[in-house]
Amino acid sequence: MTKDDVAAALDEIGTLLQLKGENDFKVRAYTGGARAIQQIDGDIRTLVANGSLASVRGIGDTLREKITTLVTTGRLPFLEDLRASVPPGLVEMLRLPGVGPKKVKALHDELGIDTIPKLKAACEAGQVSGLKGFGEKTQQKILDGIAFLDTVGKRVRIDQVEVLAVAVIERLKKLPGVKRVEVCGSLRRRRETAKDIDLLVASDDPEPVMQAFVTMPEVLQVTGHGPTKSSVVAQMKWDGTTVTLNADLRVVTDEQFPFALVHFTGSKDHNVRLRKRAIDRGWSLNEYSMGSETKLVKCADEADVYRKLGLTWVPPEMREDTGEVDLAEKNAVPKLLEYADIRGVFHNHTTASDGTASLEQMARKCQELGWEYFGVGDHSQSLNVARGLTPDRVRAQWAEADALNKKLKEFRIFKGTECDILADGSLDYDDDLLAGFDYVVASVHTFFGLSEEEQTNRVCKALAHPRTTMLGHATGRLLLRREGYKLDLERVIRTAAEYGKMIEINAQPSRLDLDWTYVKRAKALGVMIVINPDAHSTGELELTRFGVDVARRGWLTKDDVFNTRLAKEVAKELARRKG
DNA sequence: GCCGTTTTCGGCCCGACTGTTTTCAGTCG
Repeated sequence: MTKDDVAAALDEIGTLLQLKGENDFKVRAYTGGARAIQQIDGDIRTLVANGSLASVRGIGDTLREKITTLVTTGRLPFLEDLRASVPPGLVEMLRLPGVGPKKVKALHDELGIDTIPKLKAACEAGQVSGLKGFGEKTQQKILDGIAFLDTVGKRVRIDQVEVLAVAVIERLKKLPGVKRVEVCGSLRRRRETAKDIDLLVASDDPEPVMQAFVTMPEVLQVTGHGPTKSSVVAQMKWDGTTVTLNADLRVVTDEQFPFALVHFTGSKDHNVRLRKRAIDRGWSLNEYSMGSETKLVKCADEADVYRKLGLTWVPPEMREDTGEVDLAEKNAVPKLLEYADIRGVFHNHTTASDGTASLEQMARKCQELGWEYFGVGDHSQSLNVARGLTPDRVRAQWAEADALNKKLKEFRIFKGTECDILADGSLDYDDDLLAGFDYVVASVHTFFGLSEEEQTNRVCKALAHPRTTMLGHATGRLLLRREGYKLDLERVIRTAAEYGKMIEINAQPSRLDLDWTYVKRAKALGVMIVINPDAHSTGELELTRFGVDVARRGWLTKDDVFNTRLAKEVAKELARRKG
């Protein structure tokens, strides 16, 4: 039972209560409680056991009781009863654009509709448009929604969202009368996935901007078109996949822009904090302005808005209401890591295992990127599917690296391995061979099905191995595709801290593992982080920047990240660790 | 259901847009 499990249960209760027509504020108490649980530090079982849930904002007596029941017994009868009383098809119907709890309830109460196929049939039979509050357009919108159910409203990985967003922004920038353009929302906060693209434009003449936006070639469907706000479904083919998602555009005046930028960047919870500070000063804050009825507070840019609220500017990646406003008040917002701080990477593959470029090609690409070193970490012997290296092939690669190190000027190849953590937690090479590497990335690639206890013991044992330098992709998750293996990350991080081992942020956009919430935790517990692209080609080396996004969301500074160090410092530290 | 140096009761963010309505409810962010 993890925080995520508890949060998911509370969220589900919120949704089910909505469908039952419960009071909206009660619903919000549950969904708010879910967020509160996700954001607290530490292990949920410990928090329940020592009674510290009582002090968590947003968790009152009722929620505390329910969480305690869930965590101690693994079950929650209240939720089970709710599930039994609400047909599962109703929850699915909520995914349809323009269909909310009230409409679902009306469809269920009036027409007995409790599944999407029944809803489709009723729409096709024209029954839905006859309902009070429904009409022809709503009925058609529902049918359209059902047709698009597999694509619309789904979250998309940040790298894919970014491609589409950049294309749209480029178009907007070229329009006459456009003074400023920014992407907002979760994309600006650099979340790992997004479900839409929020765009903001400053212009004194919004109509033509709107017209241009809704008629762009990427637009599949216009779902809203007003004087200051429009929404479309946009689509783009890229790298063999089709990216489809909603895009919203707001147009404001140049004076309003800083306030709108804050508002639409969010997060919602961060904005609530800002609004409270405005209220403390006798002002109100919305997307257009800040001030009282008699006096408006002028702000030229976003930093100005924060300044007038007695805060230093908060980088978008930190705006998740996890304590960043308190830091900004004390002028203690850290100077976050930047992509330019990165000087090399450690977990990468070459043609020796399952990569597509040679050691030399990878190294030269790193040089092009302005880096000082490249760490090769090909797979180890037991991972046959990825052509894991036998000890002989490892020694051959070392010789190749030695030769290249003589040849390449002002550049260093570090000899590493992505060594499999075997089922029993031991490493995939013997100690003699392991001692010959400059460093060891220990990763799990097999036996995903172990129990949480077994998996955690396995990973912790590998971390305790004297030759292990860093843990690779901690949970093995594949975003939007596969959950990570069951792992007590709190214990893993504590173990890494105990043995002085590093944990990787795997920068593959499909992984971004360690998750940013645990990056914060790792920093708090004093664990050094390393950002690795897990590159299988020269092009993938640049994926490192997505790992930098995660690090920034985890409040990391340059000093918290190992691969910001100079090559000679890295060499010294790796040598020290080998003892 | 949660919360409280204005409140233990009465608030809880609020504005844009749509579609259904003749003044507003529902959805969304």
